[in-house]
Amino acid sequence: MPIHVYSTEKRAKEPLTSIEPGRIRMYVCGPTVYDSCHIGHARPAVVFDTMRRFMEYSGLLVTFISNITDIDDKIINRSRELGISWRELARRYQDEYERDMARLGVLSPSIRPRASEHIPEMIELVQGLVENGTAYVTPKGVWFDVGKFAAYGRLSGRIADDEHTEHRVEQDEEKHNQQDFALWKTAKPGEPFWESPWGPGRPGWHIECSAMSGKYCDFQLDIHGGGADLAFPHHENELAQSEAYTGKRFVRHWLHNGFITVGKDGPGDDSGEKMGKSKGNAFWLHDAFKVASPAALRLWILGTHYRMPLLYKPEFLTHAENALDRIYNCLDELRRTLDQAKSVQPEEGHAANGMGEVVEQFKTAMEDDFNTPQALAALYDGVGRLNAALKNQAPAADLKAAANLLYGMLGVLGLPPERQAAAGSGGADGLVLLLLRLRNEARAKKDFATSDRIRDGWKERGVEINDRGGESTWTRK
RNA sequence: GGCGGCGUAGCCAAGCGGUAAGGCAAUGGUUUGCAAAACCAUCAUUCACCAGUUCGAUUCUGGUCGCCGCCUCCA
Repeated sequence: MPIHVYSTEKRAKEPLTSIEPGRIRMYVCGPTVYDSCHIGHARPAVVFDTMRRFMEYSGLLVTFISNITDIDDKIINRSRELGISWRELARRYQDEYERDMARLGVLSPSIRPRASEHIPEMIELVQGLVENGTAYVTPKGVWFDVGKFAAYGRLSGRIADDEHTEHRVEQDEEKHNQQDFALWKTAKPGEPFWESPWGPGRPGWHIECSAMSGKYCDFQLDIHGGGADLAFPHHENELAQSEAYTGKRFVRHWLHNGFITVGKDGPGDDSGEKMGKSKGNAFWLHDAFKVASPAALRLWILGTHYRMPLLYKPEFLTHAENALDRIYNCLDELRRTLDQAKSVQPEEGHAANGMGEVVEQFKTAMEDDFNTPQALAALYDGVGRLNAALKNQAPAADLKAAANLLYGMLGVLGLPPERQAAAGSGGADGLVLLLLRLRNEARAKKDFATSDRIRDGWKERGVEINDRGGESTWTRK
């Protein structure tokens, strides 16, 4: 069964195809770096990263491009507020974004182009559109004429000349159609600018993604992703510009993720509204990391299909944390068992307890438009089977073969193979190990008062001690 | 006004024509010095509501109610 994806343009699932067999060229709109990220920004990063991981797991070669918008109105305004240059501001928040994403286990893109480093490509593209007649110049800049592109509205299903648009879109008597959008903006005094055939100015927002995907993928993408709010007008405009310029199909599959929402009256309320900085309901990622492990955040996001709305409530992170524990308890036990066994080669065994079937279910789920909730069900099934195999003292080689399959699934989901990495905390603590030894001496003498006191004491400090037969283990919670 | 989406157990969430996956929580049992973990078992006659199509609908069609998003920057 080939991978199927839901196309926003077709409003239906379709088989994933690519220009070049075995290779996927994928572009995902990245952030405008003018402030910190909230968990809403984490969703596209995590879900498209997971898609990429699964495609690579399936043997496809993926070129994953995700841009940084480092020049636009918001950045200019914010840098003025802070009294620093736009370059400095953009650099600061790009660094923060990259750190946050790395913590979430989001792989670095193959290419991470910055808008400000592709101005010549954008000018060339705009020039081409002016020359072929789909763009025109006014004192305010260069505009794309939507009336010259017959397929305008193909992606979003939106019809031009909507009377409601006129009240919302910036009015300008020199524009041919109210929906015409800026390709190039003439610089106002004091604004950053680049020289161009139309005088000093800067690019419009939509043109950058076209220019960069044009440069790195020859204006032909297999997958273009982003948040649902980008479908219109951003992606509709990108499509129009790119196809008007090349005459070739720009994108085969448009994929959009749903929003993270928050209760209107705070996290306790059930009727969610879209999270956003301007709504004042943003839950910043750097705050999220204080209350939840990166892996739990990731598991929570993947617990809902990427196109569905995702309501945020603090307790959901706790649920994810508990579910994660179930996975890592199994992995810990497995590691302990395998450490005691003589060196075994996974090839010597066949995956214990039908783990092979579990992986097939996992793949089937992922192939169906990246159905991560269903894939997770397969993963938990695998955990249960492995636990049973452990309990039944299955041969080490079989356990190892099964474990490798489980690790493969975890890798697709971007969940770390070890608890410590998932929690983002450090390794063994000498003090814990010392007290663990003293406690075991007490237990050997049946001095349970002392042993319980040590266990309770550590529990208060976030370290959980568990006895497994004669030995004891600890985990940081 | 136009376009689109959502409503499944206490909570989260898949399924989308053949009789309700999974997770969290809960309960009973096995195990344990006691716990924890693990294992076994229990946990929706029912999928917002009302009609219709069908041998059969949570899944398709029409309508009603409730919630949300896009149409302006937005993940």
